[in-house]
Amino acid sequence: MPASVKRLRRTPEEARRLILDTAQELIARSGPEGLRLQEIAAAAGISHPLILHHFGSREGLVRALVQQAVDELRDKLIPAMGSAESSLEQEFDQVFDAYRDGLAQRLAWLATIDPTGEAISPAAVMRDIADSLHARRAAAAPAGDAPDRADTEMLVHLIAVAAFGDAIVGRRLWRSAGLPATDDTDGRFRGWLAALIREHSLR
Amino acid sequence: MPASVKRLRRTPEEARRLILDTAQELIARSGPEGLRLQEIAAAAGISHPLILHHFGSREGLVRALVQQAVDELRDKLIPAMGSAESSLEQEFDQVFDAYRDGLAQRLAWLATIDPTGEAISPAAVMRDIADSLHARRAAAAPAGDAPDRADTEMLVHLIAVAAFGDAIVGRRLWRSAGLPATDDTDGRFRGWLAALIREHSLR
DNA sequence: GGGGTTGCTGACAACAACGTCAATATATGC
DNA sequence: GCATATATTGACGTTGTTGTCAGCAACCCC
Repeated sequence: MPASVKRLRRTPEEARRLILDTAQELIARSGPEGLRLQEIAAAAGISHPLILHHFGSREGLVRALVQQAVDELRDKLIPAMGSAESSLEQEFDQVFDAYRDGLAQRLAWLATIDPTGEAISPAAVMRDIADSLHARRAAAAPAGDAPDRADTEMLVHLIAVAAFGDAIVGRRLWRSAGLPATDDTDGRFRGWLAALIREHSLR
Repeated sequence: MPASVKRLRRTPEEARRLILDTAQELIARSGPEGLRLQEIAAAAGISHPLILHHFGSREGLVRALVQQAVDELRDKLIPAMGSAESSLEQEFDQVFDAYRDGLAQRLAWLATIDPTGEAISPAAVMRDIADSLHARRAAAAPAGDAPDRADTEMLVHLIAVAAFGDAIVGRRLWRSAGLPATDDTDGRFRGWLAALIREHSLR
């Protein structure tokens, strides 16, 4: 009675997706420090040489992982900032939510792996977003009082770094400030920031 | 002719300091990924069991490392935010500079090691800073129009997360926005943010 | 200067991680 | 059906890293 082990055969795309998704879950949970091929394989229900087969090496997997993180950020941020009729508060929620599920952690990890930022950079995402927002601000502004382009760029930068920083150390800082680290506190900060921006935009 | 190897003998405090400083340099340069005892030992000119002797285990070293990062942040931030007569721009420079030399990277690393933030949290640093700033704002405000305490807390939080995020992904984002990743751009952002805050404070 | 304390080291042990390889199972094309 | 291609796996090799241990050397105290 040869056990004739059943073996699942995926398409290469399916396999890569399965491996990437599993790895991301592990990173979001316990950080990139303990990212071991065997651990990923066990969690995905496969053997670890399969990862090597599809990504060549551990480094190949890491590259794919950070590339996917960058793509994911772009795909979430552009629609979040681009919708013309949504309220500022709604957009903020989308931007801040974009970093959830460990995306900010993965990007921070990328930053430690590639400190100079030469290897992988998010294309011209920020420029696209600034373009979109600037067009909206120009359209909304009273005639003859178009906002400065540089002002919009600074604004986009502020939102991006604040949302990123908040995702990583926000909860810790709230505790350190003596405030509860809850969704409510997070939401109040977003609302406060939205008000600050609006107040600035309307000058 | 027994070689009679000269051997340097430090006080425990000196040895711990040497090890911690060396480890921090390596982290700032190549990230916490490659933090190996042998590597630290080689860079410090000691043998790797000495690290284990002073810190018990690798994990003990990591704990000391992140604890020192938190202490360092506190020691830099409190005087930066506390000085009563300095200008807002000067304070901003101090806050943003505080994250330099890899301090932000170390804190980000801490965040990935300890995602919940239960293990180590920066005491009540943020509360102290908020207290100090709130007192100044209240004194500077026109009589009968004292700023909201919650508003000050949000302000402190914004500055903290923005400076942190800027330290880690700022340069990358500037490139992505098509702007030069230079000190000048960094400085202009700080100035813009300071103006935004001032405009808000004076309402 | 003798003895004790302890910072310090070299060599070794144990283990885990990545990567290789031959073999196997499954799908596809003929 | 049969052959080919390749996704998949178990077993193994190699390398590197943490941790242990016995011994050495520097400083302190009497």
